[in-house]
Amino acid sequence: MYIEQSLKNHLQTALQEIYGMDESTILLQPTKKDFEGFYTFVTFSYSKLLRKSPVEIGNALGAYLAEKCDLVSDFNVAQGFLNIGIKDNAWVTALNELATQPNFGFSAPNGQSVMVEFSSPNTNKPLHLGHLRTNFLGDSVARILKANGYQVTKTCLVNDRGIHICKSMLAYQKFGNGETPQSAGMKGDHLIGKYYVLFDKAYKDQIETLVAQGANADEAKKTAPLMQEAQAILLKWEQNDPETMQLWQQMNEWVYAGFAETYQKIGVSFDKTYYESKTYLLGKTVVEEGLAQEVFFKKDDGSVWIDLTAEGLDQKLVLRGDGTSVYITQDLGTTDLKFSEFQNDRSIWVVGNEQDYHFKVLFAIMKRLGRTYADGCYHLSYGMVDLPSGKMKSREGTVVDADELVSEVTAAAAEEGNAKGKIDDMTETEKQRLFSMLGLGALKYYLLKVDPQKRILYNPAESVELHGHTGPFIQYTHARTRSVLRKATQLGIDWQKPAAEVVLTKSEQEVIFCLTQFPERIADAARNYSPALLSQYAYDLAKAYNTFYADVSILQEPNAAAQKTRLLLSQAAADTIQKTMNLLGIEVPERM
RNA sequence: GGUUGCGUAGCUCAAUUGGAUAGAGCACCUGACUACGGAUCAGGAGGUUUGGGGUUCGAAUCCCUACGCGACCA
Repeated sequence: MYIEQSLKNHLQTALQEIYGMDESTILLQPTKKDFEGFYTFVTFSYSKLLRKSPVEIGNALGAYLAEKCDLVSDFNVAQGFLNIGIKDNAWVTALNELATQPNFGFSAPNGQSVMVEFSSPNTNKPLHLGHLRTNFLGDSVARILKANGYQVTKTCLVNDRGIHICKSMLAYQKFGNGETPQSAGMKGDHLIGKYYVLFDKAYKDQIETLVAQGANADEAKKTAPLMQEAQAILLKWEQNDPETMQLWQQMNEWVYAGFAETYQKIGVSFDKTYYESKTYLLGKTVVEEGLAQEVFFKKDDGSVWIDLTAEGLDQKLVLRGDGTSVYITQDLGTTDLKFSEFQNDRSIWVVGNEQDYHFKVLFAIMKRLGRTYADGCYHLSYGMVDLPSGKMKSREGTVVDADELVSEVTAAAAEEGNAKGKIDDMTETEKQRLFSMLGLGALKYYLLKVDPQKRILYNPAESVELHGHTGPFIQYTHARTRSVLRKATQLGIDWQKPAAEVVLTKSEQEVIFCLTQFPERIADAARNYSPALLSQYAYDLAKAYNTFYADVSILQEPNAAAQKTRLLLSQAAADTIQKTMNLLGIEVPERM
């Protein structure tokens, strides 16, 4: 049994035996660094109930533990804090147990299934920094849920229809001259993005001209010929006009080829892809159903609404007066579709916090409509990625392109890696693979270490940083640890046998303590849908290991038992770092 | 106008969900067995947690209020 659980059990019975008190949940926290001990139990809250001073309670419980629990070495009480020390042999036993379980920290299948939707690209432009955040978050959350026993389906909903696509199409018709990704030497998604920007430029020129001629700005935006033409294309598209469809499909092909390359490069994949062009008409039957159930109501102009004031929301439009869909209409249909196709217990949308209101409304509607799955819906709302110069705007070209960024971080890793000269014997392919691993490690870690809910202020210099609180720091710790283990193997040392009784240093205790927390941290990350918690854990573990590494000698250690313990500890640390980083979607190298 | 999120060291982020003297990284100083991998380690300096009230044994965290920044709904 793991140490923490055992302490909790003992505290529970101690409260029962000493004070006749039933406490169902015992909370322990790590002891602050300035105090002796590893686990702390706070007694303030019991003071009133038991009519005893916090110190008195702490001392009584501490004495009980010291006597009855053979894991406990000693204790001390400061105010209402009972700090508990752990015996070395308990640490070593724990180490043996966790180091020999390949699945340590991971849960067995729990029979529950969950869908994670993320990425949501638009087919009129390449992926940018903002997309990277949802991709990394979604991918990582999927991995974390899987590690917690869920069966996971990763999905992507592609926004492949609408006026913005028509803008790219129109610009291509006008200015394209039959250009192709091959002829332009560009990735398909970048080529399409180029025409989207071209549209916007020409469109703005037209608006300016109109305004100069005396039109007001709002009017000009609607009447500009380019906008009218784009609208016309949208209409043709909806009517399945062959020529329009052909162009649309051709451009899609290019875009998807470009996306595929990017996804492949960043190590993200999906089990199922939905296309809005196929789902955008779906919601209308749901609207009819809602009207029949009188969950929705019709206004005089024929538009359909739902009144959600009882839920603290507003009245919300679900279908326009002319019978056309609004954004939420198709989401009603798509959500039904997802649950009917996969029968998931839960569904998670990894979408930016600008959509908070949208999802509150969506889930509230589903509940009103009596969808049994409604309670399993969750919007993982993440903060925007802002630039030092302000918001990213794709139309204005102030975006950080995903492909370029990946190249930059890889180049930064290559520069440093080559300068170190430790991998000179690697082949060019091996080096490229390594640099990509490190560059992506830096980038993914940079975006994942921040609480998903919070916005990120993107700092170009910090995103390619390889020192300090970064992915490569943790990757380095892993590589270094494996290096020691390789040498030990070469020397014929076998550390796989259970380590004998040894006296541990503080730094060794700290590493083992950190290792024992792994299962709880994985569970925590799943509960909070937060890869940031695991990022922090990986960093804490790497730091603790590095401190240990500098503190004691491993291969030079004369005492065989101590040496074996240190090697076993190193192996467990390397394994755990690897597992944690993999849950973040980050690979770790054997050498770097 | 309505709803809502945020504000922590110079900068970027933590703080075990109400616990001890608010912790890390970057940047800035000082050091590290002649390096089991220095992309590391040890140390220093840096704070009225936006301001002001309140709740209690105890507040960055909960409540009220002012200010600042952002998002969403017509």
